[in-house]
Amino acid sequence: MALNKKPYKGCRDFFPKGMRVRNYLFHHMCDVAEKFGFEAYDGPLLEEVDLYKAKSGEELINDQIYSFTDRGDRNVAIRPEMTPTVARMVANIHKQETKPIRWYSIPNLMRYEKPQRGRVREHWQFNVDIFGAPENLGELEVVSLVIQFLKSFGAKSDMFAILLNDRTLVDAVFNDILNLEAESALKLYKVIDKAKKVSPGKLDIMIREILLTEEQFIIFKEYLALNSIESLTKFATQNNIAQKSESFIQFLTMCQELELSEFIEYDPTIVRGLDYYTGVVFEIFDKHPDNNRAIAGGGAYANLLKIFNEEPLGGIGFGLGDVTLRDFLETHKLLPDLSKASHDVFVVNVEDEHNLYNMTISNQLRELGIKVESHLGKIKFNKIFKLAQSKGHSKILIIEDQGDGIELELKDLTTNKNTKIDINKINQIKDYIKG
RNA sequence: GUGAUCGUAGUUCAGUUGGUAGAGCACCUGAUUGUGAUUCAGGUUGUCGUGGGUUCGAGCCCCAUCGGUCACCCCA
Repeated sequence: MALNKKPYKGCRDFFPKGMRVRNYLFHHMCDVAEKFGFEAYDGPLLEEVDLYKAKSGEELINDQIYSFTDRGDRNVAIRPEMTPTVARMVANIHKQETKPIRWYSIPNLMRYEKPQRGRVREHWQFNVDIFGAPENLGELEVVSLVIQFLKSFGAKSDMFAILLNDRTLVDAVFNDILNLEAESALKLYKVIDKAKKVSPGKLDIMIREILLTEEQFIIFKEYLALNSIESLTKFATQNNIAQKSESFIQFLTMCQELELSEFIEYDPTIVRGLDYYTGVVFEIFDKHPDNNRAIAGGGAYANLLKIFNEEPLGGIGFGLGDVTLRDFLETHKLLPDLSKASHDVFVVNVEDEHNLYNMTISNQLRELGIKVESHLGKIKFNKIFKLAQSKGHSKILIIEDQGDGIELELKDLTTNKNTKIDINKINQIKDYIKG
């Protein structure tokens, strides 16, 4: 029986064309991370399921994780996210490490999802985390980094927005103002998440199912309508949670001072699904209607190291997916043309007797640091240009012999120049190629 | 998991009220052309997603199933 040629559902083969795009994205990731002084790390593809059970949240564990029992009866999972791994790694070494710890990685992650636009089962995620940074400064650094990152592709503030909120603030609203039981609070979290997605009438019904008094209802609606530092400050003062919102308001103010205002927005409906977030949370949205999905998301987690029985060490980080990033760049036309490979020169011969000479001269050119594609075997003259073009070569070195010895000719397809090359002076090719 | 939609050569697709499959591109061979994509001649490829059913006859109609895409959910 014939086997399936396609990759497993929701997974991708990276053919050279796709790989060029992936490498392009990865280079930008490494580049910006290193500009901010972050260091690369990586962890294992498999982790014990318990690592995620501790703090990642129900949906991820119950519906999305790829898990199995290994030969030693251990319950293991293919990593669905990177934060627990980095927390585990940091828990091992944080005591002897100077703070803040700035790390990044680009892991391949898997989740059992139903594939559709912007979502697959395996993706590569740019992960950036800081541990042990002073209050708000780590947050600012991470937000600055992601803005720089998107700007490095040419993205402008009309293309994306960073929507921010703070879980401390949400918890204060729930506990101090609304006096909710834990169970009701959990339900209201879900409602917050839906606030922008359902009709206002339906939203009101959902809220009233949880908030029984009219007073609670009005305050909660007031909360959902907040959209600026000013309105938030006023709301916090009026409801006696000024102290608990102080840090977040300060953070928003600092963003303004750093001139990040055009990219950021306070959004009371951002709460995020992962359980470990405790402070600032954010999601980056593409403003283009075709990409109705977050490009990146992240937040601050104060207590993740506790699950390893370690002293709390605050962390903040985000994940940014290669699929959503690519959709973003493509729809905003920010990707360069990567449809062709880039080599310096294409070396061809039109007679079989020069096959070996082609290899000899190609090797000599490589010694000079030139990227050479040597066509293996002779090629018909009238196919040379067509083939070179389809492969994306702009410079061709043609080997021929018209009866009085080998001749070399360098053809530049962009300038339309022909240059005879002395076979004893192939060094000069380097000058023609490298400019 | 729920819903919508699609499934025909390597690829993009066409295939009229059901009458046992076609085009462009790509690819291969040969001839011609000797310096920017020429031209000519010839050639290869399909269990029409799969399995049933209706019919004298199914790519087309019906049922099931699988797969892709999109939306819900959730988020990278």
